[in-house]
Amino acid sequence: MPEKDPTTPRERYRTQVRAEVKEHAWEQIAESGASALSLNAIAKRMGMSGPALYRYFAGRDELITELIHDAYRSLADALGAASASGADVPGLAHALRGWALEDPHRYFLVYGTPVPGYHAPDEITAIASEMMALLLDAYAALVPDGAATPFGTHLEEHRGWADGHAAPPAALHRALSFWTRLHGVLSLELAGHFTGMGFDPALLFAAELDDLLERGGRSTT
Amino acid sequence: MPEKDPTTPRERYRTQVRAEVKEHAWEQIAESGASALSLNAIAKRMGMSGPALYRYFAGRDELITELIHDAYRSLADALGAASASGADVPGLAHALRGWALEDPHRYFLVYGTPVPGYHAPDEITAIASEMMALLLDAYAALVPDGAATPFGTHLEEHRGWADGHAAPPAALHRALSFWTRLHGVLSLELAGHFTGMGFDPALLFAAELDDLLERGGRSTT
DNA sequence: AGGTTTCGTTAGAAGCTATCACGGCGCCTG
DNA sequence: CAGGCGCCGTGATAGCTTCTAACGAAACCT
Repeated sequence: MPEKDPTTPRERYRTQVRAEVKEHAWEQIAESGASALSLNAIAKRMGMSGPALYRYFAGRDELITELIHDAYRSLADALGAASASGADVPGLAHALRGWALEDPHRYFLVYGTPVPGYHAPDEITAIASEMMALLLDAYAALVPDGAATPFGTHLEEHRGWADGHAAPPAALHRALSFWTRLHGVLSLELAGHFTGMGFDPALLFAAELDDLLERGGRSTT
Repeated sequence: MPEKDPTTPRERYRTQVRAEVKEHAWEQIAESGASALSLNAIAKRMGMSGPALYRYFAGRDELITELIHDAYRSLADALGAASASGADVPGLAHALRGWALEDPHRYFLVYGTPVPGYHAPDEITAIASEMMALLLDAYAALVPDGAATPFGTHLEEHRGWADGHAAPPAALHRALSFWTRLHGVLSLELAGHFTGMGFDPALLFAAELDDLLERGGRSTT
């Protein structure tokens, strides 16, 4: 017999339905993208009629916001798992690319074209800085101390986003480059801008990663 | 008195209306993004009723496709103008950033989240390779011959996208890095992922550009 | 067992894309 | 210059969407 559960049956049912809605939402996004996500279609696929879903989500916007949150959480978990099993900088890069290729639409939910009115809630910026902390950890273990670049000194005066992390400015700079460069390659690859060009995007990604390492990680001699 | 014009009055009227529709579309995109673009709203703003626009555009998709085309054209022209007035690699980078900041939504129309079913027509890939040619020109004038990177040799076997350009493989590699890295910074900046972090995105862009140059352009001693 | 809360329904308003049939104006030609 | 062909804009209509409102029924808690 089940242990005493502080959650009422109604609550459990509610969260279960919400999860099922999200599941259908992800399927629909995977086939047609987030812009084509339809509450009506989800409801019909679940065997109930349109407005029923408004008992569970305030509207389309709230559902999408929650999907974005879950996507962020999923990415942070993927990077966290890699980091926990001892991944270094290239390990994190590999985890990032794996996560991106696993579901391109999910990647674009996080890093794609922003919705005009949307402003990220604190919960999401917290996840973002959680990922940044992972990256800074990996770079702090790698960077010697770093010749101060002009941008590095600028960062030293604006390191609030590092959230008290003790990484040297050179590591901050490297982490930012890691982020922007790999996003650059991944974004263009997933958006299909490389299709028809013939070369292997994986090799371009690897080349960018090599460049990132050659430049920032010469301390582990 | 006007010179003899091979275009009939009807044709002129037609192209004029089409241009006006696009103008309103750009305004609407600038305030609410491309996903919120509404033929109906445009028609009303122009003082005519909904279905009238279907005389000028087959549908919403055709209008958006044409806006994307115009955006590509605009970017290629911006880069072309810079190139024509003697801009080198950093000059092209500056032109790119200027164009991007001028209208972020237009940037995302080109490089943002792709629409699921959409496949770029030949006309657009032609513009893309036109821009790539500009970039390759600038790099060919800069790169010595380049120590062959592994990815460089891979590119040598898959250089179809360079469209017969005589640039050495190192230049191809550098041009690709230019593209992906600057897109990485710009994309994250325009999407607002740097807001609240405190540092100046322009300096990060400049730092990435410096890195791009330091590595690829040491021939101009 | 009764009362309250929550669920799912149908109905409806407002918006959108897109198609159709119709009337009228404008352009080109005879 | 007048006739006729063709294009333009309209209203009506179908079908889709989000989202609100009111109602009945079911399930939960006391």
